[in-house]
Amino acid sequence: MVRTIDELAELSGVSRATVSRVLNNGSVSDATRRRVQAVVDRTNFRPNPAARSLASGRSGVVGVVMHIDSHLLFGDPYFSQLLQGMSAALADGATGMMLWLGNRSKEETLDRILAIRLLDGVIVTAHNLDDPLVDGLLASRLPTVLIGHRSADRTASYVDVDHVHAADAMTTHLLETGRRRVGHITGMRGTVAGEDRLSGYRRAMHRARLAIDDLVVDGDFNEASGAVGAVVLLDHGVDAIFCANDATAVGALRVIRERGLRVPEDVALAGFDDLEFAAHLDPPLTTVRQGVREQGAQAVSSLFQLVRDRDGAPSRVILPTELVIRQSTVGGVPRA
Amino acid sequence: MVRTIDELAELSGVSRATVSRVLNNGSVSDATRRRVQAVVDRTNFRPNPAARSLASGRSGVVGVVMHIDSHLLFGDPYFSQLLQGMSAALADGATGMMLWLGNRSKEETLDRILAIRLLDGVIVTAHNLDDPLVDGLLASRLPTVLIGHRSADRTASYVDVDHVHAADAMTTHLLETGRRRVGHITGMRGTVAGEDRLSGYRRAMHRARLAIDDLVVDGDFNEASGAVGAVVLLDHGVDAIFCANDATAVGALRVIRERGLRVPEDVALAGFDDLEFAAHLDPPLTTVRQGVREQGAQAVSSLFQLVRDRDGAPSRVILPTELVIRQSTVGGVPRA
DNA sequence: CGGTACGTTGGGAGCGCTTCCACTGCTGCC
DNA sequence: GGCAGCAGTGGAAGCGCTCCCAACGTACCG
Repeated sequence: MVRTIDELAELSGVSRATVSRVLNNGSVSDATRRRVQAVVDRTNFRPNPAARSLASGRSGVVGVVMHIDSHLLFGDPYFSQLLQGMSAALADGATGMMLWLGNRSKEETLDRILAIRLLDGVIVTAHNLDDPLVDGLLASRLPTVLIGHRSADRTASYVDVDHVHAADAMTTHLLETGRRRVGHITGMRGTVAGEDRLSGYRRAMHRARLAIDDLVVDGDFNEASGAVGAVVLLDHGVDAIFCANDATAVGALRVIRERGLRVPEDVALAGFDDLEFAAHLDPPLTTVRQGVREQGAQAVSSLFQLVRDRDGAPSRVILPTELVIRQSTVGGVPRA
Repeated sequence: MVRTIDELAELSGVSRATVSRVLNNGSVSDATRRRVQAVVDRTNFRPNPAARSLASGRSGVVGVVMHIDSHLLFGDPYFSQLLQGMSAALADGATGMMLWLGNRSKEETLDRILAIRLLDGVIVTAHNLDDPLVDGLLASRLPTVLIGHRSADRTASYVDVDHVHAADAMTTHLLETGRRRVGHITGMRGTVAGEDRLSGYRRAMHRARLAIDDLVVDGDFNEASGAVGAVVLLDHGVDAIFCANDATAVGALRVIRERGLRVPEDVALAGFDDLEFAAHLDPPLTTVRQGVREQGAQAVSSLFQLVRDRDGAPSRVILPTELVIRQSTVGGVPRA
């Protein structure tokens, strides 16, 4: 078995440097390239990544940080999908993925990531508005891409959807169906997604000159908080509930049902995410579709670019969202 | 910033070799060790993993393979929990985790894992009875620990629970509550867990001299298959349904309800996994508890041992399970 | 025809670490 | 007191690769 580039060089009658060029798309004549490549293929040779990394300073491994509460990781398909999107894109780029879940404090995770000195870059998701992990990463020279951005980060690269706009659009949709007392069960406060969706809701309500004093309840992206929030909002006499995500909407739906109210006749209900089950609820849930897998893939490709050109402009990508209108908001009046 | 062991050696007035010994717990006098360690701490020095790996042949990174259908990864908290257990244990061991999800064929994944030549070892979960990925890994010299074992692997290291025994115990429990027509909705056929749980069920039924001809329906570990399976089994007049996991039981429960039947009065229902929601179903679900996080942690520690002593005996660990009896099987007769 | 330019190649110096081997100075024994 | 033995240490040789630099050959120009 051929284990080193030197043996390979000998087998193909060229120098080690030339083999390295073939392996790294350096400038080599076609004839030489073919000859060497043939030997590479025949022997199924793979260069030693440690040696490569030592010599080049690049490792072919990126870090993915999902520093989230285990309940969210367990319960929210969003993260699984994101992981899959990233995993697939990284595999395409022949790049490894080291995963950090939130086993430790953010400070400690940061410390370990910087300490390992093995990563070409990092993708961070599910961070808070105020997040020492993100701050530390951005302060370091390590190429970093955020999924979900904080408006304060003027120089960070990120992939995001326009939560504010999407939430505004959803709220506006509810208002257009004639609702006036539109309640909102927020996502986890402090998170980018949670705060931005709340902002979008606020903006739409404000534009419609509607007060929201007793219409906002804090949730935290899960079903239980949807149930709790719905109890409060129903007591406040809402005619629509916009939940910060689909999981929350499921909890809210249960409570609405238990009260003997009809959706959407008595209360319209909307979510955010368009998870698979949303279309199969009874009634099917109006929600916002965001391409979660695409977000993951885009983050990877942004990171690749950043690694290639560390001093290039930060890449800021806003992926589109789509209002998916189903019977939970317009059941009585199905659209053409 | 101190970036190399040479600078460190100079700072502490010893040779590079001695610093390396301190870093790797080699034989060094106490006085020297303290002196060097003080400098290491003060400068917050971390050795370059690539160089270390190149020189030593070890990387401090292990692979985790979860080659499963995306629906399972999305839907089944089992995998999230397992991942968390492994992630935490690896972090404790200052070891990185490279994750492979099932983006490619098993053959291709295998090829990549072996090609990367960077891993100290691999943990594989969710494999089938007949699995080229596992076969290839075992055939290679790469230390490998399986989560869930195949009886054919005489030399493999694994962590598992005794599915057969647990399923037998559950079935026996159902029989002891007076049920006679106990149906089983299997897990995904071909998987270790699916087949073994079926075997346990069979064994218990056989011991009780009960026929199972029309009592077994194939499922695949998800809610939908539980619903489909329950329809069939109810038509066959079962008085109990043992589902291969909790997710399946949720689907079955829905169908039982829709038919206007009561649990457990008309049909007893049991699951497997004891996921968090199991206790909060109505009625609370009788199930088998297996420490998923513990399985992950144990797999990591077995792998560490295997890496340390490649030629040691394979480590085979069977973790205990626990029958968790709730109202879905003994609702009428709550135990003392 | 000499000279320059360019594309291609080989030589060789590292990258930062581990580890073998040899050396030192000490202890302990006869 | 001399010598074996040993713990502690330093020197140096790699680990397998990348990449700078110099050398080479050929083509093209004046």
